[in-house]
Amino acid sequence: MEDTGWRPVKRTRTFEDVLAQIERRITEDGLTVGDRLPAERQLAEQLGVSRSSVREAMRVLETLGVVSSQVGRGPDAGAVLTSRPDSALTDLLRLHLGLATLEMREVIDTRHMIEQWAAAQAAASRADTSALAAALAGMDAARTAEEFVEHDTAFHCAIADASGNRLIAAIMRSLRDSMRRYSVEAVRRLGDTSVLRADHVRILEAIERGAAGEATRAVSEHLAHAYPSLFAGPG
Amino acid sequence: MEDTGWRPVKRTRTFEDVLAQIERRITEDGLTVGDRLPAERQLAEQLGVSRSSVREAMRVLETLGVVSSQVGRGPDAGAVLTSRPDSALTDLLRLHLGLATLEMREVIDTRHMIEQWAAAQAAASRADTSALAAALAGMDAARTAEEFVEHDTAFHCAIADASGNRLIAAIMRSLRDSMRRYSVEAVRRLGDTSVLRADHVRILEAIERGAAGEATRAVSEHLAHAYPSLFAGPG
DNA sequence: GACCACAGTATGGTCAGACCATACCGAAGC
DNA sequence: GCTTCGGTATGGTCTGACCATACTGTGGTC
Repeated sequence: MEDTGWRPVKRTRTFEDVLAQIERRITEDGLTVGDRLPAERQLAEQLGVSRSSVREAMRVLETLGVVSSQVGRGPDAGAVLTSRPDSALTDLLRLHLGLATLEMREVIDTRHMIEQWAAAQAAASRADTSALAAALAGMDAARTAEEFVEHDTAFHCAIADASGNRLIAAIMRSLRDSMRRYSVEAVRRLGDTSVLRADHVRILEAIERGAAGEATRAVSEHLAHAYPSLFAGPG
Repeated sequence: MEDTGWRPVKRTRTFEDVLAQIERRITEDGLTVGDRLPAERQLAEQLGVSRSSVREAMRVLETLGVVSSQVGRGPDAGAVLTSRPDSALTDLLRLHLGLATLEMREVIDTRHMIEQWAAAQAAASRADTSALAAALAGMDAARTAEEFVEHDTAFHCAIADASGNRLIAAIMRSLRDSMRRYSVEAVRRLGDTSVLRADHVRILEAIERGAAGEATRAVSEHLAHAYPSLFAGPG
């Protein structure tokens, strides 16, 4: 069984070729968010492929949160370049959680890591904290666990936003989306949310004071309070 | 302009419906990696939709790294459930970097965060370090910057693997993929890689000793050595 | 001149049916 | 037992058609 030096020819499906050409146009022509791609029929003709292949490429781009298609006519119709990495990441996580390729534990650990980092960054850069305060007020006014989690999510995503890193913020948002149901259950089990409130205030104040280390610690302890089962367990 | 309580009906495209049904089957029937989905024609008939719609749904699932399609006949043909979140994340990052929605700085900061965390986890759990040692040997034998970066990537991904968190590991792999070209350039600019080697040895030893704090510090300083422009710059 | 109703049209969404290349399966022949 | 070769199920692609949508422009009305 000698190595002949031959390698299998990479099979390129038509829609992958279309994809590659669109991507090339994006990078080379410097297309940016808001720009429109040619209409499907037009693109198909220009590339010499069928409309089906163009459509399959569009589905991929849409899945990755790079384009958004609108029917009808006019300036807003057609395929427009967008930037929605959040929903793509959310879909990714949800499906892989469903496939049992990922476990909730891994998602929460990742969230823990991100949130500590983001809180420290936000504190260090003295970021704007008005969104945090608004979310805090929303939690105080919440009447159900779902509502509470809604504003809690806003609070924690605002921390990620405040870090100034859009990639981190997008990952954070999709992580929270994936664990929404889990979080609601955790809040219900907890019953009393006053401990969480105190934690939130502590985090907010640490960020406002610019105390990065304290912000990190506060986040860590907050997560231990919110998900005690994951931190106290034997494993 | 009063709120009538009416909300626009969410337009559901056929392929989205197909997608939802497939996802439901995955979660409810407990389908897992290696299981096969029905053939496209069969699925189309069962769902009462056209094959095009089924195919568009397949493209989405394939993009998200959940299924893999093989032509031909036999046990391996057709749409098989897989788990490749890495390539999906890589595509996501590459496209959004191309769209200038993300900057390399954000990618590298994210990598910095992940790697510190992963090194600490690996040290704390006394993870197996044989992959790290192998990558180190590979770097020593490398004759070009590309080869060096290849094994360097393997080294750093092995740290993420050693953390035991598959989500973190997948993110790490896609981050490295996205910055490959950037890394090669950085190594070329650096010229001498002996500093990097010393850093790697220090990281490896810290993990082997179970010294989490030292591992974190070692990673941090290593990144400062590898990308001096991002850490010394004026802001 | 301002406004409104309506036909025209470009867009994505969907469908049906055909053909191709691939790769396994199995029977026929050696 | 082995090889050969046709059968067949699979995804990949193409064509052409029709639908729903939503803007555009025209022409009429006041």
